[in-house]
Formats: sequence, structure tokens, C-alpha cells
Amino acid sequence: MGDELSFTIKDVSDKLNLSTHTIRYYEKEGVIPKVKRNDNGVREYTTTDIQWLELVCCLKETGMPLKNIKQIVRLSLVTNTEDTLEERLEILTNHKNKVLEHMKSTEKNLMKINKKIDYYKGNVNCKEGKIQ
Amino acid sequence: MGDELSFTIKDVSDKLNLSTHTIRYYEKEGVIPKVKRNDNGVREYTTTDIQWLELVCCLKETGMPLKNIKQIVRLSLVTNTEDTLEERLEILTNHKNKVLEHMKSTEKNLMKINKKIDYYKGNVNCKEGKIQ
DNA sequence: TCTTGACTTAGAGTTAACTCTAAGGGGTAT
DNA sequence: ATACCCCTTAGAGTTAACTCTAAGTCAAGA
Repeated sequence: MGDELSFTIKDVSDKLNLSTHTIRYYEKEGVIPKVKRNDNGVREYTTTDIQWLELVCCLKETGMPLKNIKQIVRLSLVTNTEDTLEERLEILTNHKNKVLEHMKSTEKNLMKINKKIDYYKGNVNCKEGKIQ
Repeated sequence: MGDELSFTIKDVSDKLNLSTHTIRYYEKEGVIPKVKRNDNGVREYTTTDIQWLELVCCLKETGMPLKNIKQIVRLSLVTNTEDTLEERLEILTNHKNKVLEHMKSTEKNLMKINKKIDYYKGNVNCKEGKIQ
């Protein structure tokens, strides 16, 4: 009890493949909660801090703007967290639906790209016909 | 012969859901080939022009930077188009592979998001336990 | 004829998300 | 003790992809 594991910003940077600049930027902007400092003012990341960052990466990689991620963080830090559960759930569910839609349209676009590739391949073999 | 269908920039804007600004910007930047003008200097889009724009949208929506799209256009406009087929094929195939990878990672991220949603839903029902 | 509205241009402004710089402090290896 | 590297901050700069503005031309409708 009390002696939790802690990590430097460099550790976290290496682990999550984010620059130290970006990690500090996220904290300054409220994309993740404030991180505890030691007596020298140096940030000491807990596993919870790292979990937050992992969530941020997951949402960011699926296209959620930082603005919305901030909103989730803000809602998670109120005194009575359960008051904001519904709202956070709505943000996440909306996002999930957007991701699903995006996957569908990506599949369609992929088919178009494949057609284009096949068209080019046809030209490579035949060396004739109209090319766009 | 000679009397091809042609469309105004407004027509194209409505059809493809791109602003007229954006369409002109694409032309200026070389993202699409130059469009023919009438005697008053007004752009008249052919179906081929529209097909180009549709390809651009497809590539853009799947995350290809305009820089690479320009490259494809440039390679399509050389005198001996078949000389550049292999290179265009490579750009498209690389892109296709990136899209496939991205889809895979999106699926993983979606699973994480679903877990988070389930976790929140559990909290909504139980109103107890640690919340992050 | 006058107005309206679409078109033209060059170029400035915006936004998100970093990315970097300058100026300085602290702890550790040689 | 000196060099080195990581840490800190505020704030400036960058990039991609638009997005808009100003100033002007042109043609069709009232």
C-alpha cells in the first residue's frame, strides 16, 4: 500500500510511442488528468495515468477529436462521477457508431481501389487501351 | 462526337459534396488535372473530370494525403502513360495495404471501446465500484 | 438598365494536432 | 567539478487541408 509503481515521461513515451512533448501537451490541454509530481516537480506516471493515455490513443486512432476526449476526461473528474456516466456513455456510443459507419464506407472505398488496381494490372499485361 | 456532356462547378459541388472552393483548390494544387474552360474562362467539367474527383474522394476518405494523390495525377498525365503504370500501381497497392492494416487496428480499438461501454453500462446499473 | 448571382483570381486566415525552441534547473557518471 | 542528459516552462512555429475574402467580370431576369 502506498508504494505504487511509477514511471517517468520517457518510460511512457517509449511504451506508448508518443513524444514527451505530446504527452505534456495532452496534460496541459486537459486531454488526460493532471499527473502527480515528485519533490523536484518531475512527473511520476502511475499505471492509471498510463491507462488514461491508452484510452486516449484508442479514441484518437479511431478518429475522435481531442475536444471530445477532453470532454470525457472532464466528466470523469467531477465529484460525483456517477452523475456523468450517462453522458460519457452517450459520447462513447456515438463514437462507436461513427467508427462502424466509417468502417463500412472504408470497405466500399477499398473495393473501388481494388478495381482501380485490377484496371492498372490489366494495362500492365496488355499494354493497350485507354488509361486514366 | 464532340458534344460531350459538361457540368458547372456548382453541379459538381452538389454531386460530390465538395465546396466549389475545394474543387478549385484541388485543381490549383494539381490534385486533379486542369479542367477545360469556355470562352468566358468558366470551367466546364466532363464526366472524366468528375471521375477524377471521385477517385480523389475515395483515396482521401481512406486517408491518402493529397501529396500522394497529386503524384498519381502527375504520373497519369505524362506522354507515355504506360511508362508510369508500374509506379502508380505501387502507390495504389501500398495504399491498399495501409487501409487493410488500418481496418485491422480499428477493429481492435473498437473492441476496446465496446469494453469501455460495457464497463460504463455495468456502473449505470450497479451504481457502485471504481470508475475511471 | 439595373440587379442578382455565379464565376474568376490571388492571397490571407483558420483549425487541429502537434512540434519545436529557448532558457533554465537537478541528479548522476567520470 | 564538470559534462551530460533529462526534466521544467511559456510560447512560437509547422503542417495539411481547407476556408474565406476582396476585387472584379459576365450574363440572364425584372
